[in-house]
Amino acid sequence: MTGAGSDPARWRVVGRTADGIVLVDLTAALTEIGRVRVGDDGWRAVASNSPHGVRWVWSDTARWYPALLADGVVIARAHDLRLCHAILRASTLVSAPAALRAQPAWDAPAVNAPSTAAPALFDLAEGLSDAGTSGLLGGGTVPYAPESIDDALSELRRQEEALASASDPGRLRLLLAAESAGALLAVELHAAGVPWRREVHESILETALGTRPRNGSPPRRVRELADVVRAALGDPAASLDSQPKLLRSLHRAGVPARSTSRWELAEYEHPVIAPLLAYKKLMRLLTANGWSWLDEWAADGRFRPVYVPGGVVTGRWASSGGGALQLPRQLRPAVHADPGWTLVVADVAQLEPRVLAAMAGDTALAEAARGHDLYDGIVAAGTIRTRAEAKVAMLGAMYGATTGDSGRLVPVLRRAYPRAMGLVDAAARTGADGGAVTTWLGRSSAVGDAVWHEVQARAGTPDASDADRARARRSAGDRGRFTRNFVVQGTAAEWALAWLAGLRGELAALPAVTVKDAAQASGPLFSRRAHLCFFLHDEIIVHTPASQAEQVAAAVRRSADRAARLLFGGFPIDFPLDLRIAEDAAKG
DNA sequence: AATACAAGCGCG
DNA sequence: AAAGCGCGCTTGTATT
Repeated sequence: MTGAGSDPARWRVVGRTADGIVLVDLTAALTEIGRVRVGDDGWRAVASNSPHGVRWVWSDTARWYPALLADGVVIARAHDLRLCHAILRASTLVSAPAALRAQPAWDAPAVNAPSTAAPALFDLAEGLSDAGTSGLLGGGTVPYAPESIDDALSELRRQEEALASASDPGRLRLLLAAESAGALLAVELHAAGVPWRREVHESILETALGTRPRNGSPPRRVRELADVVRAALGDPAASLDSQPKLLRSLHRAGVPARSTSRWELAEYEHPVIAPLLAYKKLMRLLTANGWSWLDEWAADGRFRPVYVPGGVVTGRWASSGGGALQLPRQLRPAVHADPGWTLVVADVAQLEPRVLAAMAGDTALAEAARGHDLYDGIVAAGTIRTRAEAKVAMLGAMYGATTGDSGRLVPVLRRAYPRAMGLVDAAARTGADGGAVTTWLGRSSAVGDAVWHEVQARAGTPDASDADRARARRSAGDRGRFTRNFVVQGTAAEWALAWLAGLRGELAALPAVTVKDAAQASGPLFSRRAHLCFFLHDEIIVHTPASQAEQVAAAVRRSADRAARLLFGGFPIDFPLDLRIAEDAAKG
């Protein structure tokens, strides 16, 4: 920890338990530090003493950490009870989960999650929905995880007991630590923000759309294209923004498209197609990432999406607000380092198939993955002729494709890499039977819910109709594709969390720089040292003083290697990075 | 008037 | 060429 409040002696310690847990009054500590108050009652946090230093145990990182961070307090290690509860209560590695499952109050969704969040589904399936989530189902107020220190302590005990019952507690402990580190980082990423150049964004918009209209009318290029499209349709009044109306106009003009999606329209030869596709592209840019987006999300020179750790059932992060997961490539040049600073942009090449090779212990696939490009490796091994085919085949294997080019090539992979393909095929069978599957470190999917089982049961009765049987087959297939992908996507998310957590620690150890290089827009906390500023599944951006770029790049690579060893020990699998040091995040 | 849903497209 | 996983967001339309 660093910062004014980092010395545990300055926090008001209110008690100690026999096993080294220190009870801390977080509210008092904040009052002591100054301005920020997160609440007026009760005890908020416990700190567990370990040989590695203090690990904060609290109900919900998203609930408590922003205020601390705003006060300059950086927490090094944490245990997020809400996130860890979600993992442990469902993990098939835990043999005694009953005590955790009897605590639905801890199933509260993330503070920033939308009110229709997934946990409601989970609770219904388990038959445990009650006061803790009923408000959620009714679209009412979003409940918080319990906040009293007594609640936190008893939940911590339950989680320790669940861990003690686990068949492989080491993996789960690693997952819980990584998940909690991710929760800290998510708050820090929001606070730091992605350095954003307004003038670059504006110039992209003006080049594509024309100058910003004053009154909310469409910009010039959009109007011009709309005129061209209407002329080609022979319909001066055609509505281009309503799917059903546009479809009817297309039919009248002799384009028998069934939908107005881009890939289908591209099939037809007609003068309206090219301008219409161009129009749709411009409208997308305008509505999703136009001037209003810029004003709302990046006005102060930083783009601050809200990250939601554990927001996806597989363990990936979700986001809420700003569309962090959809930052279009077109706008990447607007991601631009401050003066005197630079960006280190890195992503993992083919993370998911590499993870699959390691999980399955598939040395043939791991061999193809050695070096840089896994798909080239598959071609070099003589398995499949072209890189493009190798890619669609591998994606098809991990997503459950059954038709088209992709489905046709999957059997080829099955022969060449029986262990890797056997793992995803087995996961698909488990899912299609209604079962739960589990990632490498122990995050499990839900089992099929009551509705799902009902559909399957109906198809087996003597009076079942063809429609009943088709419905059951389809829902079994849907579930199989979900669990097939779950094990791979979820383990990839674990690898990424381990990468992030390690890198976060390494960056904290780098020396701060002199104030004249300060990145002003991030505020004092992130203005003097290298920090992560963006994360998206398998990609990171570090904003760093230019003088430390090489050190940061080395740390990024080292963290990736350490994540590989942490998860997969000595199994020979590479995780090569595409890494560049640049002023902006534009690709290539 | 408020809310739910589908279509479409952006990202991995 | 357009199937097969996971998301979030905007728009228009249907529902209440």
